Amino acid sequence: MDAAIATVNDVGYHRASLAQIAARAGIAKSIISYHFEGKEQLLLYVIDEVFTGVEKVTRAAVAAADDPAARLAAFARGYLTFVRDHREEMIAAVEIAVSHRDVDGMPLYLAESDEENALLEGMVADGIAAGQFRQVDLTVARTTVIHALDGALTRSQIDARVDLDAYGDQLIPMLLAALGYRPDG
Amino acid sequence: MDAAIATVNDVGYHRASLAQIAARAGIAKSIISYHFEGKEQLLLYVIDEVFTGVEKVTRAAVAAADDPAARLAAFARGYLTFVRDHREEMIAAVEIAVSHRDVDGMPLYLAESDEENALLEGMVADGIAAGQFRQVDLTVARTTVIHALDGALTRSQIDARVDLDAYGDQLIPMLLAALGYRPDG
DNA sequence: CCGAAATTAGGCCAATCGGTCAAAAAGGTC
DNA sequence: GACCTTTTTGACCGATTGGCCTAATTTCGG
Repeated sequence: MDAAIATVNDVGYHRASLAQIAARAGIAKSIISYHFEGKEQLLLYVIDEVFTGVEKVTRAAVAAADDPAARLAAFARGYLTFVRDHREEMIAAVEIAVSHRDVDGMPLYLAESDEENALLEGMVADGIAAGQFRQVDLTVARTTVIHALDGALTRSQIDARVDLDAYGDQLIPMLLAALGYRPDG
Repeated sequence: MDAAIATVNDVGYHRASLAQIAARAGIAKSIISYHFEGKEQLLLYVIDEVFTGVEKVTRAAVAAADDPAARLAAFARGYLTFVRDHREEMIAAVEIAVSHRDVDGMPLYLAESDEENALLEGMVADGIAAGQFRQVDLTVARTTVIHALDGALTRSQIDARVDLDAYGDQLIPMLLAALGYRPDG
């Protein structure tokens, strides 16, 4: 699996062949077929592991905060922390999610996570109800937050030296401001 | 080229073979090799055309606005208008940019456009100097704006019925607020 | 109307793909 | 050490890839 992640990050999804992955791992490629149902399952398993991890971290961070704005900030911070600590895995997972197509040609990244959407929209809706946020469109707000965080990952991908903590220090106030944040309105 | 765009959007970049594209266009695949240097050049040409188009539209919109905040808003509006009017092309171009790798395995979308970066950072910097924006990090601001706009494209990709004008009505104030916008401060 | 040039068609190629298979190797248990 | 299961191997498969080549066709200036 480490070899799969490294290979995907090195040559991209569609050139990450069983032969390449096996060569990098120093094994015969039939081993992959033996332990996994196939190349697809292997890469989907990578996605599953990584996204489960980021979900766990963000959910825990959100749960520890006590008002909507703090929860949103915690979500963003948790996400960025996870990217900082699991950079390669995240890059590979996103690459797979973006490149993988099911039999109908449907990309995986368009199949949004209902749980994540609900979590984010819930925070925004709660913030609006509590008077912390402006009356923003929930879908636009959620999409923008996620894509803004994805921007941090892309930055980190372009330049591995990027300080994601400092990035968060800049981004999180921007996100709160975007939602019209006023403390305890 | 229309067939290439349609094929990429239908089955994705790495399954958009010469055979598929030719079949969709109703021609022999050798025609593609005759008129283009190869499959790569064809798809890169698609990217070039589309991104040149969006750059033209956004630059014109920006030039017509007269203060930094208005320019940023015009940039976003121009981008969203282009997406609205050239949805398929934009989706295909982004798919290609994300999926294409050069010989070193370097993804195309990581090779940022210096002109676009300079344009965006210039607007933000001018806005800060004019007192319209808060003292935000230029790189974070630029990255966030672009990714927020990309979020609109993704939304449109998930649901073609999304009203991108209305999306802009929601998103643009959010972006300005994220930058700490105060009119003519 | 013709001949050269441009274009199209379709067969063909080596390379690579994901995956299978029989057999060898390794591991574990009496 | 014998025996059985699990794991690993490398050869091999049909399918598909991007691209090449030759021949047929179309286009078009003179």
